[in-house]
Amino acid sequence: MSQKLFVSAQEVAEKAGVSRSAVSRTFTSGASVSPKTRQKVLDAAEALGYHVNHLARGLMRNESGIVCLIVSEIGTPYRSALLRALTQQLQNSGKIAMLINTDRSDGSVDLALTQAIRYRADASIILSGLPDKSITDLCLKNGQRLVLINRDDDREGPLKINLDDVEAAARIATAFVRAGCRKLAFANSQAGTPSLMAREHGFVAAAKALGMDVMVERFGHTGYESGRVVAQQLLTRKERPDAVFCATDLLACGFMDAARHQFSLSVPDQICVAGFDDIEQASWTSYGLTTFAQPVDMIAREAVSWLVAETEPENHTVRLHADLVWRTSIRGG
Amino acid sequence: MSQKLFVSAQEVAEKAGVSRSAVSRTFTSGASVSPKTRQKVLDAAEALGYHVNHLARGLMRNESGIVCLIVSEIGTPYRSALLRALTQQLQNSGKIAMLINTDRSDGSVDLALTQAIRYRADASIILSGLPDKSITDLCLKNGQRLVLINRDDDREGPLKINLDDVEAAARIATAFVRAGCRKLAFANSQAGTPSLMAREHGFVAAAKALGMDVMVERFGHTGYESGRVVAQQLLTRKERPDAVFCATDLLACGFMDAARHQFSLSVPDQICVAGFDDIEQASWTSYGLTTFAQPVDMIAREAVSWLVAETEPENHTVRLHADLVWRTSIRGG
DNA sequence: GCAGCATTTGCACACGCTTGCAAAAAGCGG
DNA sequence: CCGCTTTTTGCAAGCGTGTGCAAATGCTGC
Repeated sequence: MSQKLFVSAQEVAEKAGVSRSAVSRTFTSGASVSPKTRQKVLDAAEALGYHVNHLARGLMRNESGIVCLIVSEIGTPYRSALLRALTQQLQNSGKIAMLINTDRSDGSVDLALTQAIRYRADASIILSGLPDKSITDLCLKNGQRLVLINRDDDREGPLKINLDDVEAAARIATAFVRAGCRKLAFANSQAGTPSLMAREHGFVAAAKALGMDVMVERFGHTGYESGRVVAQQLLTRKERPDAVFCATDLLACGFMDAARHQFSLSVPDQICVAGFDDIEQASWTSYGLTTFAQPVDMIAREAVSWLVAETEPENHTVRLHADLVWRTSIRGG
Repeated sequence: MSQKLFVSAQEVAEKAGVSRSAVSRTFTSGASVSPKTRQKVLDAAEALGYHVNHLARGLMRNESGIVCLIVSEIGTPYRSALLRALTQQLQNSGKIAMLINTDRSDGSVDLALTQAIRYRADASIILSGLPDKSITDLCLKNGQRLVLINRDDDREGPLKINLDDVEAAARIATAFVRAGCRKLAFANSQAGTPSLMAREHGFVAAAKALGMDVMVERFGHTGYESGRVVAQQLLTRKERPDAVFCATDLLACGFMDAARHQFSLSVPDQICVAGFDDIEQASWTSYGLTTFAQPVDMIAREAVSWLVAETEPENHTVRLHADLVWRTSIRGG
């Protein structure tokens, strides 16, 4: 193995004819170096191809610059959009993202957080699943910050970013009624995550307040295929719904496709559909889905600005607003 | 700041009544520790919440366990699917993924690779863009391995994974002809990446071999919207094509939507469409797109197994086959 | 040139870990 | 019980960096 090894500050120092501390200070912002030596160091570094070893720096400073993103279903439109926004923001703030995929088993969130601890990540952002209390405590005890996005947990310490799911559900219920719909339904997956359930319960409650019942159907994972299955279940009922609120856009897309191509229903004339997330596909002409936009950029900004704050801010929970994006899957407007 | 600091091997050693080396060896596979002390150490570690500091370990071993993924357009279906597969494989091999988003400017690939070097990543996988020769050399000189996916570069050193784009293009050309199409077109973006151009040139060449010309139209980025615009350009021509091969599925989806809803054309009766990537949406009922499947899992497996190989393998280029997934956007079959 | 001050520089230690080496302990056959 | 071999253990030297401290240097005004 010719493993030439990386060039170290020592070698740069020798080449530049200064002490090792000088080169260290050159690459430490806010350190005291004369412009002359600074230039000598920079030249030598350039010539040798020197790059500060962030592992060693992290070791010394006790601050690695790493932020762990703990995600499942990375391939999904909403998740990947959020991922994009988060990495962007992190990089803007001089942090770097470590990506942990928790698709495998459950409890893998704990495993992921363990990895985060091993690499001394400054913080972790959890986009899916919910870690064990013990692990959470371990993170916090070690000064590692934690962000939970759409997880709706009520423990103290982490920053919790959520949307106004129930209000959104209520808004869409009145929209349905205003469109003349009478037989409401809710399409959900069996994932049972807090935000999905909030939308469901919010919708049912709002409908009840308006004097109507809601047919609820749940199936499988939160994806396109499940939307089709739920359509099967809802549209073969004796009393067919004329408006369906789907817990996510993926479900809604599956639902619409089944409704149109399998049951030959026209959207929105015969049945109104709404979704949640505002994934890119919702805006595609084939769907034109009326839906609620997850403010991914805002979420990312909130999360990262909290992470990098010098002093730990007091407010540990943020509730963001999901805008209603009106397209063509509901009559009127 | 109550920054309790992480618990160190030293503290574990004291609590367990053994030397610091003992605890280190306990967490190093293949080291010599008696079962008795091993257990004492594990108990103490558990009690104190100890986790090996991978920064320090990486520093010593000169092997961080980090692999950098350099990606743009993370939110895109194909990219995020590949990302999912790669993180999965990396974790299976005991590595961890660092994610760098290069959406911002160009030249940011070089910046990304610099970050990779700073964190002493064992390897980098580049899914988009192409780094400077100088940076590439720097990586290789320092024993950092490099993988280029669908970048079609011809420099020595990195592993290059590509698909048989031109063969695929030829296959689809004959499929179009077999379906009775006479006026072929190719829809592309202006990105001009090697794989996109390979598909275009392969298609044009194959058509020529079959005795026909191809109308080529390019526009903007490689996304849904561009597909719509290209449809506009192609379908308003005097001689309207009756078969279109789109460089990616996203373009194809945009194209189909415009063709159907704006030009009231029926797919595949009046116009045949094919794509490339086999993103999830291609299988959605609204599209039923006939397309070529990127073997993302295979790509990930090839990349990672090459990265973790003890001895650097000799074969530095891999050409994988893209299966044709037949759906309903081409007549016959 | 010199006292007085601000700035720069080098030394040396610390960070948490791995690992070669030699000493200590354990096992074993007689 | 002893001499031998094998395993386990502790010591200490690193890995590449940041930083407090004291010495050295540069600068200013007389």
